[in-house]
Amino acid sequence: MRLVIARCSVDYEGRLTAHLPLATRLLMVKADGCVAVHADGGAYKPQMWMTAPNTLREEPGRWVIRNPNGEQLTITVDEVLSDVSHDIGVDPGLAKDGVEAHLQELLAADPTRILDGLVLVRREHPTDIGPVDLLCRDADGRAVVIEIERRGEVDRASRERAATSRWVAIEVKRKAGIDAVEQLSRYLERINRDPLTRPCRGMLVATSVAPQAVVLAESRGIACVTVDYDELRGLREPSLTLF
Amino acid sequence: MRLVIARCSVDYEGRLTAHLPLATRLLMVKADGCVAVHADGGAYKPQMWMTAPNTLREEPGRWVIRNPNGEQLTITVDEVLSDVSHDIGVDPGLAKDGVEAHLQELLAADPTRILDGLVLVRREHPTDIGPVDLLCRDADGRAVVIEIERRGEVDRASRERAATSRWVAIEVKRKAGIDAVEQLSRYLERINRDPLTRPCRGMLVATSVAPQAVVLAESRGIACVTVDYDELRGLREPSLTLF
DNA sequence: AGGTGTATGTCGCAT
DNA sequence: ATGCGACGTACACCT
Repeated sequence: MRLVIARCSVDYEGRLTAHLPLATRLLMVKADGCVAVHADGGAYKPQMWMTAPNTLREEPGRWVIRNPNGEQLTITVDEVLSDVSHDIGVDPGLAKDGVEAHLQELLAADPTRILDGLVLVRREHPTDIGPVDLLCRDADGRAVVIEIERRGEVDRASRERAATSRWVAIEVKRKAGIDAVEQLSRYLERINRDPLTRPCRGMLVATSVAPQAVVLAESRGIACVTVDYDELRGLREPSLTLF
Repeated sequence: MRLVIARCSVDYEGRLTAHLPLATRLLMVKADGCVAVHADGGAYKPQMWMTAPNTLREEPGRWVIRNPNGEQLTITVDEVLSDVSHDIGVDPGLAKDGVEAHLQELLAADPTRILDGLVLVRREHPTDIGPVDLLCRDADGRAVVIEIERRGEVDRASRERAATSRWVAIEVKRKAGIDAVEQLSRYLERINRDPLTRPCRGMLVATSVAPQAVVLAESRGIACVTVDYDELRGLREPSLTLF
């Protein structure tokens, strides 16, 4: 990794046009070739950057970085105050816990956390516009899980069961906003066109839901449920919600 | 700005839990207090970070950074290879051209670029779920809501020019996707509840529109119009589109 | 403080 | 390659 402190002005031309007047900044060149121009503030995002792959041409007083998409970063270097390189080596990588996938796993393992009597039919149930997180059936009707054959015929009995049973499409989010409601609405529209899964209602499950999203959801007949992640993981006793 | 090269392991606890095993990395502390942990690759994004405001407590062999939301970054420092600080000062700031606001300005100044006879009623027309880019009336006096979408993408032609010529003229496409259609649909739903603006149709204006977005838009009676940014700015003569 | 929309978003996964 | 959704998205703007 190369770290240069320099007085410079910078220009970007590509998806938009941008200009940085002359000032002192940090120029960071990583081993993969990506370049970032940092001011001494403004969070972790650089003021300008060029991701790899790119080509850096270093002339006296000017760096020109180009990428295969025709974007270009031009750094006009007025004065170099420091220029050091460090041998860092590859990174072992990042481990994460608590992302949406884990929440979905936990809820798939026990859908009654969402609604009493709920039975999981399928995770990542595919529709022609993308997979819906969970497809379940509620407590009403016979507790027969219908396997949906995407190829071939479904027998008459299953078709009738499907037509009379109530399906629930569940979308799981950590923090749900309006876009989550939109996403679920799109899926519902599709699922309700399929005679096998019609009629189907939707539920939005999240660790928190934005108030406006609740309004939009309820206006579309979509129920919102909040769950506690620690509680789901068994790190905490279920809260005794009385109301 | 303080730049530390160190062998360290890092842990984040907050919105999720994450862990970085022991390795050599760059620790960047900016004047505003934000901290970033960079590997020598993987684009400009740090592997972990803590934005300002926060408090950094530096103990021997351990940095603990906390923010007011209760999130915590713990850097266990095994060995410091370099530790330098630079006085950089405030930055004069970044100037951008070609963002959505500019496209909106140009179209507001002359809505006939979108549709013949179109008259602007109001920019950023407020609804109870957010502002609509442009509210117009068509030649027949009916209301039209316009959603302007920009999403950067450099087109193929400039890519080829960039590859073959020394001088690079960049043409920028601004592409609308399904989310733009959803956004406009939401606004339309609201506006068509208001007797003053009903009936109202929608138009999606962008320098380009994704095929799926066109399909979804047309299925909802939303017309898609593409415009040329350079043409709007007057940098190019209107193309004589014959069809 | 909280919600909404923009971003050169970036990134990863599936088609 | 492209579409699509997640992200500790960050960030500005507005209420």
